[in-house]
Amino acid sequence: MTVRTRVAPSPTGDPHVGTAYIALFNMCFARSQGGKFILRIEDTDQARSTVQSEKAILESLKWLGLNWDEGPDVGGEFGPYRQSERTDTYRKHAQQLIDDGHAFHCFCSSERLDALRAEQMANKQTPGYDGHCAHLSKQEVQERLGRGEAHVVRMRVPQAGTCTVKDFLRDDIEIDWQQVDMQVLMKADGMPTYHLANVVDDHLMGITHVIRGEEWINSAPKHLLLYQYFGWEPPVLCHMPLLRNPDKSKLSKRKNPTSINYYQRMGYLPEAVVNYLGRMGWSMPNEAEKFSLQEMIEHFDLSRVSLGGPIFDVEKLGWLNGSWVREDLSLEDFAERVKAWAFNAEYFMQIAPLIKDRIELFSDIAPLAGFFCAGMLDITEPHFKHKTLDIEECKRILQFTLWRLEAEQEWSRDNLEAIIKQMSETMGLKIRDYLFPLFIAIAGTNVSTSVFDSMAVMGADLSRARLRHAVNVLGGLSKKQAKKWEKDYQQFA
RNA sequence: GUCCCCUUCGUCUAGAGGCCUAGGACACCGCCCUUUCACGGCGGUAACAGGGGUUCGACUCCCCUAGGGGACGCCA
Repeated sequence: MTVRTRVAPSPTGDPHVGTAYIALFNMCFARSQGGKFILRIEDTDQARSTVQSEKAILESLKWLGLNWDEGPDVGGEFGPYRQSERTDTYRKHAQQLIDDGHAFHCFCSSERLDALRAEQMANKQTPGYDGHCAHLSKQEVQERLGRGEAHVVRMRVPQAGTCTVKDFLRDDIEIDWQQVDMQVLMKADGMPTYHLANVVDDHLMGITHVIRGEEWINSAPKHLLLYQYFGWEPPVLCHMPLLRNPDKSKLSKRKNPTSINYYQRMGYLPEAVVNYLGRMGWSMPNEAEKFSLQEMIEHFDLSRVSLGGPIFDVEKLGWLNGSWVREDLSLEDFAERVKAWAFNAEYFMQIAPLIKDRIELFSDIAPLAGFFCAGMLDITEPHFKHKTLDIEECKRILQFTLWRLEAEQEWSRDNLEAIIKQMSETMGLKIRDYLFPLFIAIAGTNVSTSVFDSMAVMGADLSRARLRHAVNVLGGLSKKQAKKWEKDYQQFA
């Protein structure tokens, strides 16, 4: 038995707890069955997947203690899909589908597809490819290929009937073929899409079980159809519930800290985080709240997964973490862990140059640099009192900066400075004033080390969380305000 | 808009037709311990979405409604 987790690096490089959640269940299932657990990186999209973002997610999984038997870290093998031999494999399989009449070349421009989609939406139809290129003659296809016209490869889909998707946890799911689009399999850049790569890869690796998020249910017919076209045995599918925000929407970083880096930087124990994830949609047969990864594996039973999408409750995670600290760490372990967390040479050497020339006594360090080791700061509205800015303006600066930084990939001191300088200019504010609310949000006071340095040292996730916290301290955004500000923000973004 | 999935305390969950007067945990409230605050101990408030069936019996099975979520990309 072989299961795999496919991890998709996020465009900003934050390793998502949702990814760890799925990986955890795959690993527990594989280990409990004495099978193999394989980790794959999904990187057919060149924009989102860099060596850096791939490394980030692997390191986070390792931090959590999730280990794979085979995977992309072996031999430093990143970006497996971009290796030419792999791309070749996908191309060959796509060609086989074309030869067998299961796929076709499509020359439609993105303009045409956009127009088509817009028209279908206007007519309240389900958007989807209209089959324009499905019936081109062989000769015409050859001519256009010969001319080097840009093209993709699309799969053919039955016109009628239903597809039955068997799911490990649910009753059979029936989806009409009419609901299934003629999915692109090979992109114009010669890279496969997830759908093709996923099926070909899984088959070649002998994957027998696929445990993935519920958001894939609707794509399952495409995957099953590909297995059928190739004449391969499909794996057992198991769709896990999605982790949710407190408002029940799919867990997202705009509403929740979702990056594993955040939990690490905040000082959560990996044991507690894994334990908590294991409580999401799952329970031990004896209903224990606290259990180690090893215990989870020993007692793992995939059919004990409950289907309602669990809300990620930071409060309970905090309690669980506390009980791990109290009950499972000796005094020596505790000291060791704390040291490794923030008082290690690497972290402290980033802070040292920022504070050395600002202090007279070592005892000045705690008040000056304590915020580097803090979680959410204990700030209130009066902290934001300023000679020219009012509270609303402060909130606006914080929110706009947050939006801008949520989209930022390059988290370096200089880049942060450039971004924020530019934002202050665009908003017509003196940089000095613009920086004020940021100081309060990040350091809790404007008598502090440079915000750019501070944010660079603390990292993207904790910095963003502090900004978000500050906005909330100032009353948060009403729905109306959010809408208006978002519009304003778009204008100068 | 179309399709799909889901629905037990505020939250995470137990529950595989009678063991359910629906159990546990977080949070909340009260009391105890305590020089404070935590921790710990004890107790309390709080849920089967609604309506129809099936059955001697339904939280458990079926149907409908409602609510929530997801998918509809040359993203994954």
